[in-house]
Amino acid sequence: MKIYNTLTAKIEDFVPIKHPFVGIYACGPTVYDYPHIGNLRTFCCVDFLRRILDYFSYDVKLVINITDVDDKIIKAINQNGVSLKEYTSKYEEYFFSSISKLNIKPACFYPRATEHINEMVEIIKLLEQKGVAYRTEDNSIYFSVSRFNDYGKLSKIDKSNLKKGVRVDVDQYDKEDPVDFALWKSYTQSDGDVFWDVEIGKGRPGWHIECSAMNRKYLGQPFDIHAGGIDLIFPHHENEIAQSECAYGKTLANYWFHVNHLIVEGQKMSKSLNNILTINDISNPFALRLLYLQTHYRNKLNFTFDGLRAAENALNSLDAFVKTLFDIKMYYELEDNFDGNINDEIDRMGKRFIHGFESSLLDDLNTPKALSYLFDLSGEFFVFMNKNPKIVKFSDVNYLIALIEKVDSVLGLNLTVFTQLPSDIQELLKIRKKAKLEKDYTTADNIRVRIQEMGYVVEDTPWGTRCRRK
RNA sequence: GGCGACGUAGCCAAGUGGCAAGGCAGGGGCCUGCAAAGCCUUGAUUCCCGGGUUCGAAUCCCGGCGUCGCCUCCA
Repeated sequence: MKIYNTLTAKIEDFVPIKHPFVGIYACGPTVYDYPHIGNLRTFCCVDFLRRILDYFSYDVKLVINITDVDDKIIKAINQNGVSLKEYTSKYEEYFFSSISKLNIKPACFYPRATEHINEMVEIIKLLEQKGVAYRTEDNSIYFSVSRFNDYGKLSKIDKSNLKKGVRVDVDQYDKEDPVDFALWKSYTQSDGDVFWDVEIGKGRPGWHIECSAMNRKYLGQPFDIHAGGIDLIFPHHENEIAQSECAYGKTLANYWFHVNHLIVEGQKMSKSLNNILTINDISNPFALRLLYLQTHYRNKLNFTFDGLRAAENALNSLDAFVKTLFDIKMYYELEDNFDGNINDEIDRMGKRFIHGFESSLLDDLNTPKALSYLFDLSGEFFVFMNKNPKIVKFSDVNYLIALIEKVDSVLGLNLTVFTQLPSDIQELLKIRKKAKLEKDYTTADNIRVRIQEMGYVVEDTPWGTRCRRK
């Protein structure tokens, strides 16, 4: 499998440290607000990565952290007069429900920052011992960037250029160097109840140290893949590397996987533009998932509602294709006719499809291309079937259904999962069937309209009438 | 100022040296009791512009133009 590595800026062969095990750490949400569809894109792309590795029989251990303490959270709880836990658990739940709507497979661990203070303290102590961390007058602890020679290797940022651009933060007045970053922030009155009184002092962790602590605890060092949004490359991931590699003298992670941004109608999502969209603004989360699949993860994705509608239509046509396969399967099941080898032409289609699909995924997760093979399969199948519908037999469709089920373990579109029709619709369909037999088309058409109004499509096919959700 | 990305049909989007994937939308036709779905057909002689390398370039090189990101919290 080939994968782009931000660290080397090249597409490389993926070789895990200990085959078939793969450790992945992805920077998760800061639970101070609702996750927007940009955040969700990153998690979805990490899900693609994970599912692809699963598909190719790797044994994946995925860790996604939850940042449940930081400046913004503290500010918010002060304003709202609630406890840290009360505040963050609400947004944590929202995060979990959002990713579940997008059919993102759960990670193996979701460690919380506040539950790993000891692990952070351990690293900070080591850094102090090694003399790469120092204390300021207020007893905060900073990492001295100048002591780490490899600083900038991930983001390709030159330390000397960096200094020019950096604005000095007023409350960090006594840092030795403006680019140094906080490992431990000493307690101030405004922190309220949010502090840990530990041997390095009373205070709270800096942002970067939590990830270093948690990925080390769950995956060891080095581990295979570190993932996250593209904007985390600098400074977050650069700083994580600095801390972890300085403390332990070992590489932090071998591969760095970064997902590009999602923009909305050509603009960055931001509060000032009032264009922040969450999962609740999306009528059909599976269409959003398909939209994510249709753009390569390293390219910007311009989200528009027209685009979402287009994805929804595409999803419908895939749905119609798979439904057709199931209709045919059911038809022969009712006839008790399971006979037949797989037709040569169908077999060729299937092989071409799987080969194209898999090789696209192996090429740096080319999900848009992989998907194109599924549409090709649908087209080829219909062409074949249109020549003579009844030439397609039970074993042909059964074979194709199995293939689609298999690739859907990566796509996660639930293409072969159907929910039963509501009983009132089933009842209407029965009445319509009778009306049709009696050539009472007025009644039949009226019922069709009624069912459509309930959000379903009614279609008459050579294998009987079918009804699916629109 | 420093670092970097992108510009492919009406829209979205693959392709990074050998005849321009796929999706959505539109036109015409077939099928259908009518529909829906599907099929057929139609659409970039050309990949922002100008040069260059090459037998051959959307793809490599140089120079423009344009859009955007990061360098500050950020997925």
